[in-house]
Amino acid sequence: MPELPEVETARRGLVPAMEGARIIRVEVNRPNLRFEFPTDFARRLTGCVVNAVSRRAKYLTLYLDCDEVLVIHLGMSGSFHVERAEDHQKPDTGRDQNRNRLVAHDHVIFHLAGVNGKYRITYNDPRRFGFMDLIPASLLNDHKFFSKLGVEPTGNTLDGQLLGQLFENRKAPLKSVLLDQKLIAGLGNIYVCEALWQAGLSPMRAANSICAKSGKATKRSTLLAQAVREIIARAIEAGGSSLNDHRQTDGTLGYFQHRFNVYDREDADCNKPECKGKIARIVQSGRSTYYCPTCQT
DNA sequence: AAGTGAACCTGAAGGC
DNA sequence: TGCCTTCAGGTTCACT
Repeated sequence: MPELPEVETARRGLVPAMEGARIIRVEVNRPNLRFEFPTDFARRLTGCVVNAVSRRAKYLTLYLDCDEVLVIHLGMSGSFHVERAEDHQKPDTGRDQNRNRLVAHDHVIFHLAGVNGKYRITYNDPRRFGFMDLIPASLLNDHKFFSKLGVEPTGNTLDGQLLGQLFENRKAPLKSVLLDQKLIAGLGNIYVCEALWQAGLSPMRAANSICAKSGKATKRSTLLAQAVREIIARAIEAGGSSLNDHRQTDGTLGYFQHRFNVYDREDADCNKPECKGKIARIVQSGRSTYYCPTCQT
């Protein structure tokens, strides 16, 4: 589920329930996710006010008034469900009555109270590749999770010149290099495939083949940087993708998947006007790549 | 150093 | 119906 746009969508769903609210109680239903929960996790959170719900790459960073930051990664299958505490005391009105009781893989439940009312926020994660940690705010940027992260693909920072510089010494295929969080932080398998399609670049092409020796932007590096920024921006605007089970925090589905041009479209016709190609699937570094062999060169 | 593949874990989907 | 295999949005570790 979660690449950067899905994490950003989750963040936006958490803001109204969490920002400025106090954590009243935390239920932790197992000793670990991908990693063990930090020592006294629930106790350290209880009583804290959430000052800000932020995001860096695919990490959610919840700044608490105790000067610690609750860091959350959604892994492959993590998601949040937000509901007003009042709602689940009245089963008749609940849109999702199953949530009134514990369902499988509801690993952490946060209870908060703020000016907007009381909320129950459930973290569900079947595969348990996600994790949570508490890190002092002053140490956050130097922490191993964050110190090596590359540039955000949002905003205008990522342009053709920067992309060219990042890829200068990389001979690996564009597909794998775009997934390297140390260079660009937040891209995942879906949006890399989509961006390469939009830029008309083959996923097998060596990353440094789109660079100029001068270090300046090339036509290809500019196209790719633009494509990455646009795909991410559009996906955020659409509320993320919904493969199988991704839901926004209010339970509705994101709809960016209706706009996939290559991902999960093996054998389908290429959507590029005047291209007669069919989408192919190959495996690169153990992951599926979807692309059009006809128009991506 | 850079690059690749396996591992972590569960569930869904497809083949027989 | 059930059993088996394959695959999935991410990251890290071990190896060449």
